[in-house]
Amino acid sequence: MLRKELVAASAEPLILSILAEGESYGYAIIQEIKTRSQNRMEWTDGMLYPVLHRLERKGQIKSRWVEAESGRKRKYYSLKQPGKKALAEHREHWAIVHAVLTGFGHQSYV
Amino acid sequence: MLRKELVAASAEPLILSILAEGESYGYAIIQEIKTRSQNRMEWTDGMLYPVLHRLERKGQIKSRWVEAESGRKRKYYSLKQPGKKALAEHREHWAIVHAVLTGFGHQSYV
DNA sequence: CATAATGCATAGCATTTCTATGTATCGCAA
DNA sequence: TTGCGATACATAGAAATGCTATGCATTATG
Repeated sequence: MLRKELVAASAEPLILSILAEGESYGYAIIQEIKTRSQNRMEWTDGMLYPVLHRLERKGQIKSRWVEAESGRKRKYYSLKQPGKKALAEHREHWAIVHAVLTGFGHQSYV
Repeated sequence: MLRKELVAASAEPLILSILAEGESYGYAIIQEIKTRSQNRMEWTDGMLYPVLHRLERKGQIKSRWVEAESGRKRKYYSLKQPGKKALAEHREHWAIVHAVLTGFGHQSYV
């Protein structure tokens, strides 16, 4: 399993990148993270929801309640424009750090 | 400048990767980070030393005092075997997150 | 001789993380 | 029909962490 500092640091960009592919809801996002990381990241719901709420408070994502055919209610989240921008910025920053860590810092990162 | 969660999460691997190229001391490490990141990461000494101490406490690096020709005393740090191992692990984990964030999680990360 | 740069160290405040807990519905098997 | 596991959202507050602010000391420079 991944180091927890990494999990924390990647939380927001990861959620944004999932929502960039279409709206989704809490439970499904947790499973998507597990799938994408090939079981190397495992989030609890208690870790996810606060991040979702924070992102919404910051205006990067928005939510709406949807009743599934099953009758169960789900809160679907989707990206807002500032969220797309934030995601792009996150990816750029990660690329820089990744380059510094792996490339020995002697090439251009652009 | 980079987001601070990222700076924090990359602290240990970054220091280890610098020391992997040879022993160094606090002040020089701070400058090396600045250089490598092309001024996009700027560490204060107050951020660095605690990390250095922590890494030493964990047995990943070791230190020795050296008197420079100038007469100034410097504490040189170098990698120990567990530190090399930790660095390799860090790099692996970063690669995974990087892949999940950029590659949409549909390819192999190995 | 004053200031900037070099050099190390740490207390403790501020912030953040995330565990533990609560609530509720649905599907299924015993 | 009842009990359990999976689904689904939410939050308080303990625990851990980051890093600013501060302290001290030496050397180079103007």
